[in-house]
Amino acid sequence: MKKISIHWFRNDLRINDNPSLKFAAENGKVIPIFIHDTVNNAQKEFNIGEASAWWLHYSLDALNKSLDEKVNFFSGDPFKIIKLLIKNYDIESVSWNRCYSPWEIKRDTEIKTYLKESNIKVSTFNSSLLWEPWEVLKDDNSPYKVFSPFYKKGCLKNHPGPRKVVKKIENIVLNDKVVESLDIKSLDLLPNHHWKDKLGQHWNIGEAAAMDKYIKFRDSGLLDYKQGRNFPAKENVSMLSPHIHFGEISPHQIWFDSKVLAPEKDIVHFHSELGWREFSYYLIYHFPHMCTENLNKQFDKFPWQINTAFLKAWQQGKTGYPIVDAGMRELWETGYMHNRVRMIVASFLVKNLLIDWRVGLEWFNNCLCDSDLANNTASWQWTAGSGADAAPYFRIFNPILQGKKFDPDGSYTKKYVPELKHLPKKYLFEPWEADHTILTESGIDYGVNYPKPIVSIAHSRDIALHAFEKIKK
DNA sequence: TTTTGAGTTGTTCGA
DNA sequence: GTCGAACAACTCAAA
Repeated sequence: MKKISIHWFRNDLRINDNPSLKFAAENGKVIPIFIHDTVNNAQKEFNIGEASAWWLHYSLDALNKSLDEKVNFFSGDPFKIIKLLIKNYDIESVSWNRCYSPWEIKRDTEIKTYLKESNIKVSTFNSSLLWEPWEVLKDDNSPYKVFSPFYKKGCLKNHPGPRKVVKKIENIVLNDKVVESLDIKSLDLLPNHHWKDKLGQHWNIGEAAAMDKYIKFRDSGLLDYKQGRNFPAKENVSMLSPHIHFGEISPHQIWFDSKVLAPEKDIVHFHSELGWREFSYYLIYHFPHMCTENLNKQFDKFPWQINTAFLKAWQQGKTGYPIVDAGMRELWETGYMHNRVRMIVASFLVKNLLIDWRVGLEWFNNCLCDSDLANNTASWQWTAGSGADAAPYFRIFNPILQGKKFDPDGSYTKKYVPELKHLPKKYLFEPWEADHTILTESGIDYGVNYPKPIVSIAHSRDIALHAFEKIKK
């Protein structure tokens, strides 16, 4: 009888460059499984958001199709489900690619221990990080807290480099689906409102779509990445984040392939953006408490405001600051937001509305298709000033200047805030400067069909600066 | 061992 | 209009 191996799919929803799947395939018959974990991520910060769940549904569907509809789906506690499988089937080995969130590490370690004790071969592999977090340390063996030395010295200089992309799997023999498994629909991942129909217009999901998008980016957007990436109306960003999050494409496939063609400066910069993703994972690995708490304890004393009216205005894109509103509406419309605009809206929430970064993180987590605990945590803390290598507290984005500088012709802003599309460029980022006639001619009933600013930038900035000054003492 | 300079993404103020 | 300094405090790395 042929040996049976389980490959446990998690954030590696692809066939190519999948070390664990390859290992299982070379070991005998494969039972590929995916478990919607409804137990270990019960904390709301770690729960999969609605947009991500929507994406996951279709990503799993694409994966299942490419594996002859033989992926076994489960919902519940992975420990119990794996226990059940090794009891009911003659399983010789179980393998998976490593995950790095604190709750995933804890869960996987427990399962690994149990399997070893049960004399089942268990193997884990690297699939989603270019540098394992425990391999990059300072000379005194403590973790880096600053990006540049982490990346330049720790990763690029002192490390042999990322693993190579694994060779294509020649032949994979799939076991018939096990009777205990569910169909995808039973995982109940799709949100039950119409939002999902909207998201579907913007994305192609799955491994093949991810590769297509990468190739398109490599051959066009990457060619002026360093400059162009800052302008939300330009197509110079890869838009790969949700694909990478779910592992439809690996950073390794991207890292090695993108080393050709484009100008050196653009490739170096694009690689360093992958480096930032590594740094986020690195930080939550070494400082797991930062997923829920300020990394810098001084911020525990910060007087965050609870203001549901402000929060709602921010969420709905009705703050009265056009670039902020455009970003928040892009998020709601597409499940994505351009990186530059993410910084602007995050800075606005934290430093002008004085709302706790965790509240912003929760909204992002629910609305972003690419929501990722590591990136979300590290980036929000960076913006708030409470994180590692954080933005200095006095670095507060001005949404008027940012709009003028990075959306100079206003096309991004007008796309998502169409009620301002006839407003002359001069006033687009500060409608209050336009007189009544201009507003009327532009079809704006100011304060009615487009809101007046909910806070004064200058005043709220001063309040924030004073609050930051206070917590330092 | 100690010192020194540098460090993703910005804004404001005053010369 | 343009430009440099100031806006902190701390980590890291090189000298």
